[in-house]
Amino acid sequence: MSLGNTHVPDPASADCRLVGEILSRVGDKWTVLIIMMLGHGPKRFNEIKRGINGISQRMLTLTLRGLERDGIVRRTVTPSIPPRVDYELTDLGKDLLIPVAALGDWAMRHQPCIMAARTRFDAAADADPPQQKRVSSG
Amino acid sequence: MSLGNTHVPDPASADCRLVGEILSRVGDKWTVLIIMMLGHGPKRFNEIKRGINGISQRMLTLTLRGLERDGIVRRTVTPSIPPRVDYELTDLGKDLLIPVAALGDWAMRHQPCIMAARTRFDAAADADPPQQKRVSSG
DNA sequence: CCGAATCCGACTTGATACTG
DNA sequence: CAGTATCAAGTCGGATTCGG
Repeated sequence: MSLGNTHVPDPASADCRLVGEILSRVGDKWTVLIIMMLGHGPKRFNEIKRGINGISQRMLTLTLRGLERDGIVRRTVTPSIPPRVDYELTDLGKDLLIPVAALGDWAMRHQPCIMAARTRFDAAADADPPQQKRVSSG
Repeated sequence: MSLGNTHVPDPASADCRLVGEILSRVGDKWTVLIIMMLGHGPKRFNEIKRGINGISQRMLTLTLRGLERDGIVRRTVTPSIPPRVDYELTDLGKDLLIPVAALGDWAMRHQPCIMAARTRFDAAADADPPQQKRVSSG
């Protein structure tokens, strides 16, 4: 796939690829919600699940494991009956909370702006069809 | 979904849902790369494509359209032959560049840390299998 | 040179049932 | 309560092909 190019003219692509990797985790549908929820302190599995409520056990487990793997969250098992597992942010996770919160703040502040842009774009797309988009407009 | 809870202890879930929407766009594999590339000034279609080089026409077009729809980038068509289309960040896009750059900076700084955490996790998972993971260990 | 539409494969996601 | 395994569907993504 990458063969055929003998010169690699874009080293930025190589470095930014790693950034994109991390960003993909952040951009995950549930990751940020979990991180934000854990920002208030350690929580149990079902506690997180109830807090987000739209997530399935599978997705929660998967995301949590990925986060744990990346050193963002810490999993603490209490061998009791019933078993108890707490999740909390590591120092890395708490640090991540800063730029993520900044981005979240941006998103929240510009959310209506983006909504308006979408509406505008949608209206323009409907009024300015580059080709035959409307099969019955004549 | 939110029915069943009479007290709604976490309105953040409802609001953060919107944030997650935006974050999904940011977390898109190509979005950030494009935004960063456009941060250096307006560029043509194939110019972006060559810069990223791992992206297909479809993905570039799709991402660009999504960004345009959200009011992040601006598409300028020059009706010449051959046709020329330039893409540039809007004010919103330039503003987005700030938190995104912060996150990118975080990712770049902690990338080795995350890599190490993954290695650690992987090693631990291999040494500490919670159940029968190895079907042929006897 | 820009871009849209199509076909098809791969990964991701989700509901369920089972285990400890 | 916490977590896993399985099955089916949806979406994403890439290569190709055609039009302006």
